[in-house]
Amino acid sequence: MFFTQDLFFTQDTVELSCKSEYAVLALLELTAHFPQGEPLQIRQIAAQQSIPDRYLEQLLATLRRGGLVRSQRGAKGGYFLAREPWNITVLEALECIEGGNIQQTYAEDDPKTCESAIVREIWQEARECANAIFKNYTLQDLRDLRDQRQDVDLMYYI
Amino acid sequence: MFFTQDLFFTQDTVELSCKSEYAVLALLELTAHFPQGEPLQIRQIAAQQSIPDRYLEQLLATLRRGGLVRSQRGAKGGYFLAREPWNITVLEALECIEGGNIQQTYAEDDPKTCESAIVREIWQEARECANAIFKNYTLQDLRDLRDQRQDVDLMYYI
DNA sequence: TGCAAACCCCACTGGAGAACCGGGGTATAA
DNA sequence: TTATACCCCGGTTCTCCAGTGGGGTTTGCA
Repeated sequence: MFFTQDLFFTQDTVELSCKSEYAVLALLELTAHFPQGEPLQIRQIAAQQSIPDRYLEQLLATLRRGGLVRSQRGAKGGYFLAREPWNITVLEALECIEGGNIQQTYAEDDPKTCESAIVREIWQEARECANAIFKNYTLQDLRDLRDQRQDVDLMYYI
Repeated sequence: MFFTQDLFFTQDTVELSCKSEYAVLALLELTAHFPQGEPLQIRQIAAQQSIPDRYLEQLLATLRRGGLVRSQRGAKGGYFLAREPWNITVLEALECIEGGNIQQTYAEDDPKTCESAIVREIWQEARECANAIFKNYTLQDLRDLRDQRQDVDLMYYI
């Protein structure tokens, strides 16, 4: 068993749920397909990213209700991005997909003690810090990153 | 219904579980009591911070196994900090209390696609960012913050 | 020595959310 | 008209959180 130095800094407070990962991956597929202007079907996205299609369906519905994607029903239907991929941040995707239960967490009981208030401020600070990261990446950025990496892989391959 | 600008930036990816909050609050009580060198009982901590005592018991057991607190059994027993409060960071507390199920999340299936890998790197970046915040605060820092605020409250009161 | 205070350990419950699966309904292109 | 693909609703299994409860062990003290 070997542990590299990098791996020591592991998962803690910021966790990537399957849900969020699926959603962002789906959005990235739509980003790749965005220039064509044709709809992309759930099945195709699901196949490309190995996501259970019936589950992905729900996530896309959430993204649609959140105004991030548009859908077209009927035969030859599917999904588009609702906006340009350079105008959609990862943070927006997260707020949309994970935001269902904010209301409850939000209307949390107010801090009882002074210490409690301070602890929550620290968390707020950490939140804002993490969210700043997510806000800095647009779908287009991620797509570009992927394309770059693809090129590098190709170079090594050749 | 009014929403201030500040409140709009709400809970997302970094969430404060009850568990973690309780643990840090308990550690802060122990910090306040640290100079005396006497043990502090679960009941007292629970009363001060309005934490269910039977639940707090479990959290303190976890903190003990994680080496953050020491315990003394028997009558007149209780808990101490295992180290000086300026040598214990909030991050350590979190890793200890929330770290029970890292193994599974850790041994997560490796990313299937190139996109998946990129997404996880973004999350890793956000994690490191949030963790940096948590690492910057020691228990003593929080305690000092609290004392400062107490003073300010007193000033306004007088 | 006995007793009570306090920690220690294990197990259980209720509720919430994650990650699905399935069925039936509806719009739409060919 | 029909096949395609989205739409909506509900159920299932699993895990974790938050909290409760019972019984055991160590220890200070009378």
